[in-house]
Amino acid sequence: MTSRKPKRNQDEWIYQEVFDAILEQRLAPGTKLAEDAMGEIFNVSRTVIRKVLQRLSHERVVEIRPNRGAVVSAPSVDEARDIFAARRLIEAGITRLACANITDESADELEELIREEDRHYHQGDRSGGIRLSGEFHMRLAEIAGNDTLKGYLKELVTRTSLIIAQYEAPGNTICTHNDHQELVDAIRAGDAETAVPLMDRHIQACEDKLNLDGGEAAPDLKAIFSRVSLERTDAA
Amino acid sequence: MTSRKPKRNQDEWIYQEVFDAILEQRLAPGTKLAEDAMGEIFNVSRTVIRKVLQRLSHERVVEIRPNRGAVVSAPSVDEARDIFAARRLIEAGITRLACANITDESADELEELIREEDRHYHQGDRSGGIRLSGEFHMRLAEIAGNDTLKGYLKELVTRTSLIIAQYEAPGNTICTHNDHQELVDAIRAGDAETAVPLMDRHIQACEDKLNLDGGEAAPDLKAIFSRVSLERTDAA
DNA sequence: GCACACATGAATGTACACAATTTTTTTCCA
DNA sequence: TGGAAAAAAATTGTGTACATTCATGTGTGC
Repeated sequence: MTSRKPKRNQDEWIYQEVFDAILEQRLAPGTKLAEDAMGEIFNVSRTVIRKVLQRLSHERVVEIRPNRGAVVSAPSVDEARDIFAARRLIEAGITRLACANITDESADELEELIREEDRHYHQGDRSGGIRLSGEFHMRLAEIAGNDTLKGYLKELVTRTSLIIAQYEAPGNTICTHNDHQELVDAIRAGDAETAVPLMDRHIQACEDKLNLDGGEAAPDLKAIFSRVSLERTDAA
Repeated sequence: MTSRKPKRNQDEWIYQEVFDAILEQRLAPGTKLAEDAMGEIFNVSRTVIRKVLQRLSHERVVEIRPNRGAVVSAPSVDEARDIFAARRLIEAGITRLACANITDESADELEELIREEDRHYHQGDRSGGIRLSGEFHMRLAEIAGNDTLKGYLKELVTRTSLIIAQYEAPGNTICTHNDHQELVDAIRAGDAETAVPLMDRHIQACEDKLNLDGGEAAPDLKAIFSRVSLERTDAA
């Protein structure tokens, strides 16, 4: 029952389905996205699937390897650090703009998002919590009013979700929710000099909770086994 | 004589051709890019052209209107301001990183780029000058070493070129070349506190030289005439 | 038994044909 | 003659067939 949507905006619909699945971590990094299989799932031809995959690839959410198909991106440690650095920079700018444009009304909406996020987390709905946390940051970008920066942030939020899926240290919740509340307080007051450092530290804290020093995700298999075989060769 | 490249990397080649043509302002904003025509020009099927157009569309360099084809993007005044604001933010970050990573060798390369840029401008090669100026900023991003920010800057540089094509005030050269030299001096010294404001003012100067207050590019025709007809209706 | 070469299968890359939509031209009526 | 409706042409959207490439499995020679 794939609920046949009207033929209009098929791509958009399929794109959203795949995008959400990745954002909510139902599709793990490295998962292969074969064109035939996806076409069968969504009842469209490979043509449409290819279009969706290319779009996701431009957003760096999936990786298309020539002649070898598409997989969900698996950011390396270096990429992860680049992404967090970019987020600190861009969210600092967004926060500054938001402080200039904030109204009581939009500040209230932000607080509503925070409450909803808490609700999901307390109900054990991790996926929903991650999504809502991202929506908080996106709403801030909307308040800032710069569409270009908003587009970049959307990409960064999604890729951050991929990074968390790969490098989350076991038994750690990632985002401290109090951060968001303090942030709104400062932004509501239009106090950029307080809000910007808060945002910077918030994202830094996110990064610090991850296990980015430990080891790579997939490629370390190769490294591990090559070392093992070397040791055995030495012993023999 | 379309110099048949090997079948490998056809997209990449065609993408570069179109991209360069837009960057060097040989394709004006608003120009229609029909699939059949482009396919004939490059001797490939529409399939390949569509792939290229979709990529350019995601980079906001062309706009794809559903069922109505692709045109070279024509940024509005609001978009233009957003893009300059984003550039100030991102290039500030890049400049700071470059100050930390600079070596004498890469600083020398930057100065070589400046000289080449000057050479082109003095020979009256405007297109080449614009391209070289963009390459200077891109090289800085490479030195900074953050691939994500580099990708964003590439987009912003191209879109800036589109903005200049639309809103350049007549008889004004856009980029002051001395700016670039002062910038390299500060970066070579690793002096971020000097370099970052220099970069910020450099981009601000670029924006200020444009005619962003005057009027929109194409749509104002519509607005003007609709107002005129209203007035005439009142008068009659 | 091991390494290299070859054959097979599955998946992606491209071209083309047809369907759906938009734009232009033609036609008809007031 | 002007304008609106309808027909025609042109353009984009989608499905499908075929070409090409890569990965895996098999066989042969040493």
